[in-house]
Amino acid sequence: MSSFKIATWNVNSLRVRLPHVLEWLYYVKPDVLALQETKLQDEAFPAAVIQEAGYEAVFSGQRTYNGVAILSRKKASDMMVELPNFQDPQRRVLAAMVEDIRVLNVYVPNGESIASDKYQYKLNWLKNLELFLRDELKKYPKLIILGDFNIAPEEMDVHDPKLWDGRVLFSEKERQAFQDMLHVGLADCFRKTNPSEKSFSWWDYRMNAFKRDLGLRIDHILASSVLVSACVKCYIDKTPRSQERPSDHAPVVAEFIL
DNA sequence: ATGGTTGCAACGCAA
Repeated sequence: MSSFKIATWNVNSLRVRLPHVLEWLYYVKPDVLALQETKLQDEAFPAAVIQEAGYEAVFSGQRTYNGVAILSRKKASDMMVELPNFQDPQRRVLAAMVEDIRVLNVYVPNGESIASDKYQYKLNWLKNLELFLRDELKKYPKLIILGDFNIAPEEMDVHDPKLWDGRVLFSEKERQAFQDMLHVGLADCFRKTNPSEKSFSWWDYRMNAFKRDLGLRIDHILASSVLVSACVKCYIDKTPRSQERPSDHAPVVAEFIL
């Protein structure tokens, strides 16, 4: 029996948030940390500094936008950076093996608004992710998909469901796409271990949203059935969000006894 | 309150 701790964090620029990440790794010591919105080209990724902190890194980045990375105590292998049959210059996917677990880090498109072309891109992207997940689950029964899904699954995941009704991040089609992913054979670790807790993982920078706790739960850790039953704890760590110059997202952590 | 804040990059775009 050993403990395995995995986390996801949209850092909104790893260049700006590197000190926050290093401090957080020091205190929380996860086995794996999946990052989104690194906003760094691969040549600029701070692999050496992260290695000094005791973590290996794999990454898929670009200038200005998007970018994903997986930090892990043990070196990751079998990396994939594209959804099959879906050409996309946006760096949003990073799958890798860490120990004997398939880790799939995603930065799902935001969608902007339901009238936007970006909303259609988001739905199409999610459909392709679901197809990829079906194949991945066949290959890897021990699978965790985590990241910024940009979807609040249920009313309980939104500070004001009436206000957010029909809006991007909480629209029917996005929520259905999220359920479709679960039906492939996954469960939401946070909801599984905290059936009625109203906690958020993202708060807008504006309007003092964090202080007023006007947030959404859009960052998730989903696990295959073998792993969900081994998940003993899942929580959102609000500490970094309350610090100076924070990301607008908080890290989400899941612990497994395997 | 159709605003507001942040990051990138150097103006407006994306979130």
